[in-house]
Amino acid sequence: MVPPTSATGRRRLPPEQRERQVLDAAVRVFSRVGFHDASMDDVAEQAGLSKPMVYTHGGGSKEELLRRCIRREADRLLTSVSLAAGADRTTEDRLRRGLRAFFATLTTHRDGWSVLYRQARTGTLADEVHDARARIVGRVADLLAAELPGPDPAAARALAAPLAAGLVGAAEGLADWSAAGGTEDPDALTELLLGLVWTGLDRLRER
Amino acid sequence: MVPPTSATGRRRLPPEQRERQVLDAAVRVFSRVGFHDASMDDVAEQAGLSKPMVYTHGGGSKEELLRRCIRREADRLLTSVSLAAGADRTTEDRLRRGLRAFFATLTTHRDGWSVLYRQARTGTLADEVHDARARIVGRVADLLAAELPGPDPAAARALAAPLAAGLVGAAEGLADWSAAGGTEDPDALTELLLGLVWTGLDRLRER
Amino acid sequence: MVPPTSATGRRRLPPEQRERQVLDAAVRVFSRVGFHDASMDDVAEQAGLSKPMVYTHGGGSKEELLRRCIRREADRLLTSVSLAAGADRTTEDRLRRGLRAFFATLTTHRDGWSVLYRQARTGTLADEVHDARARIVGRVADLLAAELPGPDPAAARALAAPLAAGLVGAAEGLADWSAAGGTEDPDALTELLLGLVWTGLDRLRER
Amino acid sequence: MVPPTSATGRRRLPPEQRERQVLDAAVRVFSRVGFHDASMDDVAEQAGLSKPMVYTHGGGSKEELLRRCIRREADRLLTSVSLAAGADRTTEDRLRRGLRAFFATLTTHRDGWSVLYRQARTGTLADEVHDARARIVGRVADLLAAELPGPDPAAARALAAPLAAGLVGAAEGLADWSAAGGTEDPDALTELLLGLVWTGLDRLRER
DNA sequence: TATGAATGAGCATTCATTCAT
DNA sequence: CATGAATGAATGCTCATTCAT
Repeated sequence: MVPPTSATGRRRLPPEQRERQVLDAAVRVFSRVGFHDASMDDVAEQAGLSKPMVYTHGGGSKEELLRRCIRREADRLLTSVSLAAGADRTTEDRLRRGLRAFFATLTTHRDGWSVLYRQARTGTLADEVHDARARIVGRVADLLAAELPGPDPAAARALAAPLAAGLVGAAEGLADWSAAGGTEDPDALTELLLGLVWTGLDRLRER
Repeated sequence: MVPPTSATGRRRLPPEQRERQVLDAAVRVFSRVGFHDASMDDVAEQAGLSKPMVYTHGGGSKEELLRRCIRREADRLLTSVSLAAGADRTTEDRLRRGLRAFFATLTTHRDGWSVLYRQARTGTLADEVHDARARIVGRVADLLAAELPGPDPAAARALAAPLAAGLVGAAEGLADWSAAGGTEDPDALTELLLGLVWTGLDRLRER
Repeated sequence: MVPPTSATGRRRLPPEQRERQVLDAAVRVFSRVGFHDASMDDVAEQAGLSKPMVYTHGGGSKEELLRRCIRREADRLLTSVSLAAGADRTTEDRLRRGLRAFFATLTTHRDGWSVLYRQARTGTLADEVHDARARIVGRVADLLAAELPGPDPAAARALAAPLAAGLVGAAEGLADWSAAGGTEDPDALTELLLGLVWTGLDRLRER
Repeated sequence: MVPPTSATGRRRLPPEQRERQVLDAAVRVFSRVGFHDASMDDVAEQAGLSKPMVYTHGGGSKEELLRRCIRREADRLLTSVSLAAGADRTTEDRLRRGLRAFFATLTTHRDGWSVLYRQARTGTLADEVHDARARIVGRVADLLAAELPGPDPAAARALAAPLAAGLVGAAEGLADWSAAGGTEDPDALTELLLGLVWTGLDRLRER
C-alpha cells in the first residue's frame, strides 16, 4: 500500500521537482549534442522518464522546452550577477564583483552557458535568446549609466547601452577563450577583462 | 539567336559563378532561418537552381555547404580587417582602422556575419566555426602582441591572447547592439569600442 | 468496451505478431516487384502499417529487412526438407521424401521461394543469399555422403558436394518449370526429378 | 584533315563497334556491382564514353541496355551449346559435348553468365531473363525428345520438357558450385553432371 | 556527332508528437 | 498519473534522363 519510494524516486513527485528534473536533463542533453541534434528520446532517457512525461512537464514541445531552459539559465546568470554587483562602494568594485560572478557562474554551470549562448541563435528561438542576453546587457547598462557623469541621465543611458553591449561581448569572448583552454579561474578572468575595459589598452601598453 | 543572358542565367554557367550562386543562396537562407531549419530545397529555391546543382556546386552535402559558407565569410572578414589594419603608424590608428573595417564588413554582409557567428556552434561543425573565429582572434592577438612592451615576446603573446578574445568579443557585442537597433555607422561603432577598450572605462567616466 | 480485434488489428499488438506482419508484407512485395524496385512505402502499405512500424519491426533498414526475409524463408525450407528426409529406410525413400517436401514448400510459399532464390544475387546481400542456399545444398550433401560407399568418408564428401549442388539445381530448374506452367503437384515433380537423377537418363531412355 | 586515330580510338567508330563497346562495358559493370547498384555513369566511364553515347548506342534506357546484354549473352551461350551438341552420334556424346560447351562458355565469360543468371530475376526484366533461359531449356528439350523412345512424339516432348528444365538447373547448380570454389575444368564439371543425370545416383552409389 | 551541364522525381530514414492502455 | 506503441510529415541525397552547345 505504501507507494514505492525506490532509489530513483520514480512515482509521484510534485510537479516542480518533475519540471526541474526535465529541465536539468534537457540542459545537459542540449548542451552536449546541440538542440537540433538532440532528440526528445535523449532528453527522456537522460531524465529517466518516459517521453510523455517530458512533454507534460517540459512545456509540450521541444521548442518550448528549450525556451524554458534558456529562461532558467538566463535568470540564474542574471540573478548571480545582480546580487554580486549590488551594494559595493566604488564603480570598479561593483564591476569587478559582477564580472567575477559572471565568470564564476559560467564555470560552474557550463551546460547552462552553452544552452544560453550556443543554441538557437537563429530560427524561431532567436528572439528568446536575444531577449535573455538583452536583459543581461540591460542590467549592465543600468549599472554603467548610474556611474557616468553628466547632467543628462538620458544621454548617459544612451552611451551606456553600447558600452554595456561591448562589455558583455568582451566577457563572452573571454569566456570562449577560457573554455577553449584559457584559465578557468574567475578572478584571473575578471582581472583580464578589467585590464582591458577599465584601465584601457592605452595604459595597459605603457605598463 | 542570342544566348539567354537573363538575370537568372539558367543554363551553362562557369563553375565558379555557379558556386558563388550557390554559396550566396546558402548564406542567405542559413542566416534567415538557421542551418538546421533550412532545407536544401530552400537553398535551391533561393538560388533559382535545382537541388542537384546545389549538391554539385555546394560540396556534396549540407554540412560541407555550411562549411564552405563559413570559410568564405571568415576569409572575407579576415582579409578586410587585415588589409585595413596593415600599414598605419600608431597602434591606435591600426586598431581604429581594423575595427572600422570589421564593422563595415559586418554591416555590408549581415548574412555572412550571421552564418559565421550564429550557426552551428554545437555539433559536427562547431570546430569549423571555432577555427574561423580563432583565426580572427589570432590575427588581432598578433596585432596586440606587437604593441605590448616588455622584453619577453612570449609573455606579450600570452597576455595578448585573452585580450584579443575580449576585444573581438566586445566588437561582436557591439555588432549585436548595432543589429538590434543601434547605429550602423562603422565610424561611430569604432569610436564607441575605442572608448571602451582603448581609453578605458575609468577615464571615460571622468570625462 | 471490447478492444478492437479487427482483422487489421491496428493498435497494440505483441512484437512477434508485428514482426511477422512486416516480414509477410515484405516477402510478398519483394517477390512481386523485386527488392530494388520495391519501396519501403510499398511494404508499409502492404502490411497496413506506417513506415516507422516497418522500420521498428523490420530491423531498421531495407537491407536488414530483406536479410530477415531470406533467413526466415531459408529456415522454413530447410526445416521442412530436413524433417521430411529424416528417418526413412532406403536412400531412395529419403531422397523422395526430401524432394517432395522441397517442392511442396515451394508450391505453398511461392513468394518466399522467390525472395530466397531470385532477389539480391548481386550486391551487398549476395552473401546472405549464397549462405542460405549453401546451407540447403550442404544438408543434401550430408545426405548423399552418407549413402555413397567406399572406405574414405572424406572422398565421399568431396564427391557429394558437387552432386548435391547439381541435385538442388535440378530441383530449382524443375521448380521454375513448374512455376512457368508445369505441374504443381509435388509428387509428380518428385518423380520427374527422381527419374532424372536417380534412375539416370540412360535407363530412362531404355524404358 | 585525318581523323584522330588515337590509341583510345575516340572518334568516328561505326555504330556496331560502338554498340559492342557499350555492351561490353555494361556487362562488365552489371556483373561487378549488380544492375541496380550500377549507375549509367559507371557504364560510361567503363566504356570510356560520355553518358549520352551510352544512351545512343545502348538502347536509350538503362533497362533496354540490360535487355540487350541479356540477349547477347544468352545468344552466345545458346550458339555455343548448339554448335557443340550438333552432330554427334550417341546421345551421351551429344549431351557430353553440349554440357562441355556450356561449362566452357560460363568459365570463359563469367561476366556474361552473371548478367544472364544473377541480374533482374524479378521486376520488369524478369520476363526477358526467363525467356532467355527458356530458349536454352527448350533447345535441350529438343535434344532429349529426339532421343526418348516411344511411338508418340508429343508424349516424348512432354516428358522432355521437365527433364530439360531439371538438367539445365543441375548444370546451373554445378556452375554455382564451380564459381564458389569448385573446379573450373569444363571436362570435370561435365563428367560430374553426367554421373548425376546420365548414369543416375542409383548406379553411382553401387560403384 | 559527342558532350558537359542541368534537372525531375523518387526513396530511405528520422522524429516530434499523440493515443490507448 | 504514467507509458509503450504508433504515425504524419519532413528532408538529405541520388540517378536516369535530356538539352544546349
